[in-house]
Amino acid sequence: MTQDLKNILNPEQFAAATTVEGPILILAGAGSGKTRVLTHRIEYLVNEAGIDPGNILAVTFTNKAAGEMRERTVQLLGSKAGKVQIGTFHSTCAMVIRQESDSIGLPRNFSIYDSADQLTVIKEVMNDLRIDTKKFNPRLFRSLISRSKNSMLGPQDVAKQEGYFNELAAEVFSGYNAILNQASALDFDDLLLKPLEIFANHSDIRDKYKNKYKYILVDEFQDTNKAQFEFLLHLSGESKNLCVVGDDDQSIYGWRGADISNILGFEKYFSGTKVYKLEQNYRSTPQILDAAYRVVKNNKKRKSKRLWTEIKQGNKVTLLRSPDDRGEAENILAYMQKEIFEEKRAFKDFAILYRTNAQSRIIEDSLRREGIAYVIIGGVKFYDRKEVKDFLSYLRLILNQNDSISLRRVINYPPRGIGNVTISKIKEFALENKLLFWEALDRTEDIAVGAKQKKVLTDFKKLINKYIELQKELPLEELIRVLDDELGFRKLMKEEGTEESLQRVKNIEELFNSVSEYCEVNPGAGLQEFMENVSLVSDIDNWDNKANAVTLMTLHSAKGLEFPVVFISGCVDGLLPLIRDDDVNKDSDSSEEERRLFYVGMTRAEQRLYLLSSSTRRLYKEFIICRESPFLSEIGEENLEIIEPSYTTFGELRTQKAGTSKPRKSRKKNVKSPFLEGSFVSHKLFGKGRVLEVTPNHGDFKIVVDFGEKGIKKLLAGYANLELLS
DNA sequence: GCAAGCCCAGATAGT
DNA sequence: CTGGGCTTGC
Repeated sequence: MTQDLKNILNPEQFAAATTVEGPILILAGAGSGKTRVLTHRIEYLVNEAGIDPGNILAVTFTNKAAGEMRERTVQLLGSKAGKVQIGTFHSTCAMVIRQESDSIGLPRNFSIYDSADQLTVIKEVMNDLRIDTKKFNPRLFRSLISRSKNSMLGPQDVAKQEGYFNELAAEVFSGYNAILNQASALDFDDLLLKPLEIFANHSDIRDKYKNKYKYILVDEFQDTNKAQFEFLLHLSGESKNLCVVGDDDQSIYGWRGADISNILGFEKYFSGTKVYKLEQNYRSTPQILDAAYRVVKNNKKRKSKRLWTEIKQGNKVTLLRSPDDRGEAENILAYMQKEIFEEKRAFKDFAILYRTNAQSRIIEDSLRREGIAYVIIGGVKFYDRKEVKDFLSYLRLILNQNDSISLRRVINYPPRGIGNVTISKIKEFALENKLLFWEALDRTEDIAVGAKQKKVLTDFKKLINKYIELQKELPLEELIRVLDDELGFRKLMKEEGTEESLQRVKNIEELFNSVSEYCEVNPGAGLQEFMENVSLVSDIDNWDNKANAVTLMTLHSAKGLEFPVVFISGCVDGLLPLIRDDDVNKDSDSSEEERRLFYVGMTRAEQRLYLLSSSTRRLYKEFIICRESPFLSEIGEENLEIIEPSYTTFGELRTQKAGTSKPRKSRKKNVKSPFLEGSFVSHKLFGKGRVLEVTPNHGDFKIVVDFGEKGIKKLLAGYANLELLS
């Protein structure tokens, strides 16, 4: 096997995969085959070093990465792979909590609160504390709480900080914790913290896990935060058999508390660390690698390294300039069609990346108009849709009656005549008598609510109690159907009959499908496991990369993925790097992170990379003038081809759109160019010029024009509005 | 208590 | 332009 591995892996990869003991740092650049190293390392540990697969823990950041690792491990190890624990930090921690919750007095059926739930809780705390939600944006508190938790700081630490805001924040923070505590709920950050609490207070439990996971592998180590690092420290124990893989150039989660010093200081922290650098890239052309390197090398805080490739051929990176963001979308379409036509590419070969989800809309419009299949990742998540959340809140309540947030969400949905007044009365009563909201529902006789409300509340409680019992007997799939029938969820929506409500019915049905699917894959799993899965699974995990569709996603989501052709839209100052007027961290650290983000995007491309910039964009309702992203000028000229806007003003663009806003199924084909080499043309912006070159460009023509003093420009004839002079 | 309608603020990234 | 929060009139 060792010989086989030597053939499969390059020398550095081989060394990294076959070093068994001690701390190991693998600095794996983009496209350097790190997943391959990790999976072959697992194979080597089991098949060569004789390590029990049950003693191996592999941690990733996304379920998708975990799934891929699982798949490849199964290929290499067969049935033995099942014993290897592979999961995300969050799912691994959730597993530990579920198994050990008793030790910290947390019920096993705890709820997991997402960021919307967090906001609900924070608003409630702010109301209780009489803090005006208009003066202080609840989101500010949310991000402060999250950042604090990721750095293992509590309300008392925040209170120590100077300033009125921190004073308030500390109060909100502790009120927030109290509500979650009472609700037996954990937020995402708690999932990472609770195991630390368990380990710190119960060394026997810690030793149990430490002895189980003797060999630990960590993917995307550059994105770990303090809590995650502590988790690894607890488990790796004295043997320090901790193998981490990462790339400081791809650290893009600083805002989530990721601490880049975890990777930069790893060697210092663990003496005797063996370091392996993987610098051979198996993904991209030399031009793409060169362009990406010229950008990222401007960062001060990075380990020196440079990717290289054996690939020889390739094209320059192309910068497509447009007058506005719609022009960017048009350019994407035009060049996509060119790639399909000239390079025989399929839709699934393309990815369109952007900095913020809001940028997707305008691109989607263009794709839809042309009938191009696309999938969009991120944005509003399936499980975040209102109707889906309403339904899931019932399930959460059936599971955990302490969960007052879910309880209040459904107590009047479908409408039963329970309004804010009634809810406030119950809440007050519960507070006075030190009861849970749920317990207070039994005492309607003692609460000053109307007779009708009393009956409704009693009935509601009976209903939930019935399902608490049913849950024990009925399989999950049946339970939700019975619940839907009784509540009349779908029935009500169907009766509404609007297109919107029919879509909601579809979403509910989609939820049923996902329950069925989950039950099939995880036989014997209960409601708690399903809900945990719902909380921790994201859109990208379900992304089907085999479907023939263009993929749209943020630069963040794209990490770890690769595509033959990549478009990065919105390469303008303000988006890349992203600047917000209230930006508190306008420091160099955050601008270096933006550069890394751009670098991550560039290195997703295998063969072709298109960068798009525009001189104006729409924000809300106004147009803003943009300058090009400063990162573009870092690329240099050698490996960058610049194509100028082919039309110049909004006016022209609008006129053009007006005539073609209908679906253009029949695209212009085999048209002869009116422009020939040597003919003279006039352009609105560049003036008079001479045509140097004409090349067909999927139903259009790319022409190169010498505009004398204005330079040589590449234009698309169909959009350029050129006037033929001779 | 509730639905309709108005007003205003607002959006970084995601487990 | 959208969606949450608040007022208003039933």
